[in-house]
Amino acid sequence: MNTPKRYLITAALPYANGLKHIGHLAGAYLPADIYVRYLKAQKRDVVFVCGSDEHGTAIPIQATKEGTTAQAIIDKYHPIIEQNFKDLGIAFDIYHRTSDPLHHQTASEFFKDLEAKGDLETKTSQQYFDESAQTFLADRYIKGTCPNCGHNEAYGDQCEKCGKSLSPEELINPLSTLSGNAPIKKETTHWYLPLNRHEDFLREWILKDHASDWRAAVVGQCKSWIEGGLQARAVTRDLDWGVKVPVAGGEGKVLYVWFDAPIGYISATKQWAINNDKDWKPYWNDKDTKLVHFIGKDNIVFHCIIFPIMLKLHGNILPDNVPANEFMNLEGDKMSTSRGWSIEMDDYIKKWIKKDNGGESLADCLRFYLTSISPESKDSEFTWKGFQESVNGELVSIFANFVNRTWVLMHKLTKGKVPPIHPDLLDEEDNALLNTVKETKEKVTALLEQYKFREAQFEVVNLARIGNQYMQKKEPWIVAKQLDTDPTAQAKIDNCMHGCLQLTANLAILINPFLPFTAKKMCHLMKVVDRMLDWENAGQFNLLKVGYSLRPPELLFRKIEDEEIAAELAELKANAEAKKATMENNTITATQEAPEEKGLKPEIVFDDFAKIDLRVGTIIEAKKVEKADKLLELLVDLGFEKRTILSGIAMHFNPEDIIGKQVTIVANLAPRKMRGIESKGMILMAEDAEGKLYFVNPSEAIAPGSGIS
RNA sequence: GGCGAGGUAGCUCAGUUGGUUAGAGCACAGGAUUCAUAACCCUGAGGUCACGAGUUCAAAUCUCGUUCUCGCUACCA
Repeated sequence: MNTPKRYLITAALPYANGLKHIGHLAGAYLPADIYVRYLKAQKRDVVFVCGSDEHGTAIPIQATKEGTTAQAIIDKYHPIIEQNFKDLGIAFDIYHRTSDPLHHQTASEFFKDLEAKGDLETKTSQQYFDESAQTFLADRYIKGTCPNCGHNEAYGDQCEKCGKSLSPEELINPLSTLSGNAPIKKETTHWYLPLNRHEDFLREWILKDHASDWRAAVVGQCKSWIEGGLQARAVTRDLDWGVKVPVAGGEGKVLYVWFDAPIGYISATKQWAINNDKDWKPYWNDKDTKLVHFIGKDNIVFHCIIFPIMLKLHGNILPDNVPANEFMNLEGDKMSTSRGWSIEMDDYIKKWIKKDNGGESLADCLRFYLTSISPESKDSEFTWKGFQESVNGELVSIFANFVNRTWVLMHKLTKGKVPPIHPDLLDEEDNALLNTVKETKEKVTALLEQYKFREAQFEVVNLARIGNQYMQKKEPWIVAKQLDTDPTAQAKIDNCMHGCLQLTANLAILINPFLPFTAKKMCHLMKVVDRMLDWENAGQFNLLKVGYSLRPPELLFRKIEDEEIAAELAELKANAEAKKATMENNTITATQEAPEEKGLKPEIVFDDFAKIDLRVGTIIEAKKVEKADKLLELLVDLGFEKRTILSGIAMHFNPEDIIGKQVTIVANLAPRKMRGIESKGMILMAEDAEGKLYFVNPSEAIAPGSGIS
């Protein structure tokens, strides 16, 4: 494999609507940072970009809710998130933001370029519109009852209570969050990116070229999308928060956030180039650049399908790999900020790092544990007990303990100096140690190149373990007792301590990408400059000069106490309880307010009503629609004809139980195909507070086809 | 419902193209030791590789079916 000329590494842009938790950290930022630190130690030309994603509908919505502005929200969270990353040692070369004019300009030009080349399509469709506010409603501007869990505050794109993703059409009693009124449907025109045009390219590029070097889950997810038939995807939205659509007809529209956000990687690179007096273009245009996106699995489709298509159309390079991580759960449940079941980076920093008994070493403790359970091939689980065991049992007992006993012995037995080597007394153990160091370097290097961070870190710790074994075999503290009787005793001690010291220097180099604060502290102990940490120095046994005096011992980490763990667990549970109580309160309030708030749809005139042809019908056949959970296919007798009507009531009724029932039919509703079957009409149903459905029918059976008015 | 990923020791995970007795760390048990943050070191126990069938001289690995977990996605005119 030949070495790329330069690297561009991206980590998913965090959404600037709140704090980010350690699941995010473990998913994208930490592995990206490890990779970048490794590349930089290799002296490669690398730029590490990230920044806040500040557009989309969630942010203005939140602003309305909190009685503030969208700008205020992003101005609040952007610096906090940026600082959180710094405190945890995530060393971006640039942490930009998509609200920056440079980004607006970049995204704008990107869109114009694609538009001019004819790579986009326009389409007109019906969307919810708020008449009183005179504006189209993006998904998140519509609220209603969740069809899944009955939560009253579900958004048009997702229910925050049960987590189910929704479309505005699914909501029961949709309401505009702007005016509280029921929205109407209105025509609007948007630009679309026709993904379907690029199917052949994607098949070739992902399913063939990257079938073996990308992670299985990533290729699998892409395959699923490609095989499922790619659709044109809307690039613009009716909204006023975001990058304005820069072409005629785009008034009142902005770029859809999924289109604008990844371009943020490019604008961030531009800003970095400006700050550092460099040229950004080769990083996005030169084939010799290796582009790697670090993301969580929820982002696969954007980074593997959509953004690459955009990049290809725009003439940029494509990602070389997209090492997406699975999810990290917490104490037996999914992490979720809204449910209070998460550990925010900000909280961890305040509680562990910025405390009297904390400090930077506690940042490395978190980095260490997160990497050791990194969800590289399947979902993993963070537990506080696991955190404690990992830190105390491996980081402290194996790694730090080796360094500490080396330092203590060196001060006791070799006067605090690097002792000389006595070649005539070197034995197999000494040679084996040197070989192991070289082997470990090779292993760690190979693993890092393959994005296997968990295993790579394990190998480094294992090297420290081997150091402990080496010392145990040599027993310099025993040899020290024979100084009077054995004339070679001091030489034996010298050789052992020399080996342990050189091993420590190697450990510092190898652990540096994972635990940068620790590596730095080790340099301090060894009285060497950071340059010693260059990767090329690993595998060498002359890093510390003979006769050089080193600093007194100093502990690299402190242990994590049982009480601290218990306190965290208690707090986590209390947090979740509190959030749950708030949620339930909201639900109750919403239900109570319902009569006034969502009572009636806007008034209509008689003529509107008269357009609807209501008829009595009798169900004569009913069966479940295959491959659909909710649909029943009904044959309804309307007297003058028999019709096929589909109804989404399969969860409520058995087909055999409803045959013979009389129902009310909207007989002149435009036909609609669902699951390949055409439905000609609609059956009216009443729904009670629990969501139970009832047929609406005449009090006594009457002739099918009778009109209702 | 469709698709994708996963189910291996109490826990967290490895297992390359099917090939002796299925590995590692933690936790556990026993031993040894004291330079070290009661740390280290040695030894040990612990598995019907989710379940069922099939292909094969040989299956954790390949095929089919079942089941559970996670993710994406479809259906409520």
